[in-house]
Amino acid sequence: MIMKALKRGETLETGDGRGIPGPDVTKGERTRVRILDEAAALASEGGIGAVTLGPLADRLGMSKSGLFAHFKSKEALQVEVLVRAAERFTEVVIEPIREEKDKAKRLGLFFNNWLGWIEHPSLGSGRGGCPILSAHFEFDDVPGPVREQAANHNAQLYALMRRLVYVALPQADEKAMVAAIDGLALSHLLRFRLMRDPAARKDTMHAFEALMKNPPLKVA
Amino acid sequence: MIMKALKRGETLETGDGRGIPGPDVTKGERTRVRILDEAAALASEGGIGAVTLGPLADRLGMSKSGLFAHFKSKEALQVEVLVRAAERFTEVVIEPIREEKDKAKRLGLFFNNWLGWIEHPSLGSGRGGCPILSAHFEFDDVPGPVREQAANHNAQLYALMRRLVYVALPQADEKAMVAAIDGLALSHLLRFRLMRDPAARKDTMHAFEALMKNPPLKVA
DNA sequence: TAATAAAACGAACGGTCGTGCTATTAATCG
DNA sequence: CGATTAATAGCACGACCGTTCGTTTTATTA
Repeated sequence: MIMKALKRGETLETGDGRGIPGPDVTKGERTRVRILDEAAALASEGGIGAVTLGPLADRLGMSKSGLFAHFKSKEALQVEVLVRAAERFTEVVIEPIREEKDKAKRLGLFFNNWLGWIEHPSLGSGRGGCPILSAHFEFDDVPGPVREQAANHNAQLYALMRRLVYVALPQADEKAMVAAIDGLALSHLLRFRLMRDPAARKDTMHAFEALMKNPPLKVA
Repeated sequence: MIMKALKRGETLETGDGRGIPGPDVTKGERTRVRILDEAAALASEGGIGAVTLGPLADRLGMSKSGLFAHFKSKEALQVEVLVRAAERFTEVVIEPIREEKDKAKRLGLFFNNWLGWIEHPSLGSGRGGCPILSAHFEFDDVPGPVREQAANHNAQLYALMRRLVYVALPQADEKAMVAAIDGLALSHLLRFRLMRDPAARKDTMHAFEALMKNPPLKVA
């Protein structure tokens, strides 16, 4: 397999959305990504609040100070972890639905991908839950840049969902519908992770299908 | 107003569910309740993880060690905070619905009370959100007694909701219905607290009414 | 390869955390 | 009241936190 040499700053797209940094990317850039991925895995298990420098450095086999030098503060690191997780979310949950040519079917596909992400977020070695949703509840009342980033990501997600709803069910009230769908995803997270209910997915899908069949309608 | 003297261990029911400890209750018992209430207020603002001995002692105007002496460990304190919050939840959200004699209407009443609690949980001086739901997402992947307590409380809540659903809509699939209702409450929390959407309640109620009109049905 | 810049390290800092002790004060009861 | 017990304070500890700094190692480039 012949490939042209990568110049600095280029990345080899691998299709899984992760990308392999080219050899001429500065070393700092490479470890920076390593740090963010491992931090996301950590956040996946114990929430953003669990992203702490000591344990993170241990996992990466490097020193606290060496790690810290990549970021201006711990808060900045936490924000970047959320950004990175949001990128992965886009790649795993959102991007793939564009392959469905029947646009009306995209909403169902999106919801399905989302449930998959909630059950198994593709974040490094983490076997835990989605750090984005955790952050939403962890920081919903804590002012600061983390809260802003969380709210910002959620706003984008809501906007996307409203568009998907409008295309799939033009007669439905978009905002009420988004509330219902978002809610089903959140409740699924609880029943799957906290309650460990083996029937969680079945129940979620049953409710979702009923919702699609009889959505809240626009008010006249 | 004449009242009989309270014996030790008795509490004067005030109707607001809080109760005034009788004068013969040991002082330790009284401050213990004070601690739990203030801790719940703290948890309300920054999650259970924010219930930390130093700041809590400051708020109460007492020493860290004096406070700590009331509990075997910080973890035990956190669990008791959740228990206390769950008690208040029962008093504020669940108990009042028994006054509705038309049992079919109780589900709607419950949901309404729940939204009120989510917007303004009656927990001491805290102006933040519901510490129970925060704990669900904060500890859904963190093993330990806090997680167990959270899961336990949620299980009871789900059981109650299933019963309410069965009475109100016998033809509905209880578990799917619970998923949808639970989800609407969770999503409401996000739209109300994180997004600060002034229309949150309207959208939530719209979706809820559509759900009541066309619930997911039992499978044959 | 030598010169230069980037990255990682090790040690230390002030601070806060949870948790033991011992002494002291306050509540309770005979 | 005085005697006894419960409640609180004061203090110290070891661990970990985020952060800084000066040094050393490793990449990069000329």
